[in-house]
Amino acid sequence: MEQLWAAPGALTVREVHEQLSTTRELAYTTVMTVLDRLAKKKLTERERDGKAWRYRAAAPREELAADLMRDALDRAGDRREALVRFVGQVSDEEAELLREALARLEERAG
Amino acid sequence: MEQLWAAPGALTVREVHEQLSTTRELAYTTVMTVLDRLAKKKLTERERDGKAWRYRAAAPREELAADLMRDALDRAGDRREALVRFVGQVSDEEAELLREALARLEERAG
DNA sequence: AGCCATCTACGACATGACGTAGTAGATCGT
DNA sequence: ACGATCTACTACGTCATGTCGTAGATGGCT
Repeated sequence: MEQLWAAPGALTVREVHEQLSTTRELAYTTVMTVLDRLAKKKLTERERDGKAWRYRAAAPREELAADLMRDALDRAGDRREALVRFVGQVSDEEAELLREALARLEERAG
Repeated sequence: MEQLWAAPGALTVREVHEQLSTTRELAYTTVMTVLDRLAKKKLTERERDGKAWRYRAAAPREELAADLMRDALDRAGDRREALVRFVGQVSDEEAELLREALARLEERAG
């Protein structure tokens, strides 16, 4: 479903459908329904373009991922423990990215 | 469903059911089914105790949360970007916990 | 003005997860 | 051997998701 986000920009149903047609057989209406449902869930925004709608991702993939991470953290009892376990799971490279992100945060927020 | 994990330890269906009965009306078989499904999903382990099964959480709540965070991160296109957004969302306190966790990781791993 | 292509809205169906529960049969103690 | 207890299996409603069709609105072209 979310692979529609691979191709960024504001696209019409037709355009998305054509994109996807190169790899999968999908009915035009299928794409429409999915896009429509995403819009209802506020995951996409849409604007008129003639008689058609033009869809745009409301937030980039990375923002969704961050939201999901937050949700997961919120459902952990002990945040400290959850965070410790989380950093214990990430790769060295990811840990480094995390440090950078935290450092940047500190700079900005003082 | 997961609130069964509030009460830790290795419990029988009956014990869990009695625990829950203090707050909610649930059929005995309901608790059983849930526990059984959790076991099938490897979220609980169980061992015989007479004719009954005794269930134990396979991993603490915090581990599950960490797993979910990992999953979310894996589904982000650009990890760096996702992590930046994630740390941008957490509270100051959580950011501090993250720093601590990373520091501890560094110590241990060199 | 009218027709045809295009697009949307809405409904429909399958599948799978989840919460809830009942029935049937195994098991254990007395 | 009988009753209480426990499990296994099945079932049903709901919700998300992936798939698609039909009917009706819309807009351009002649």
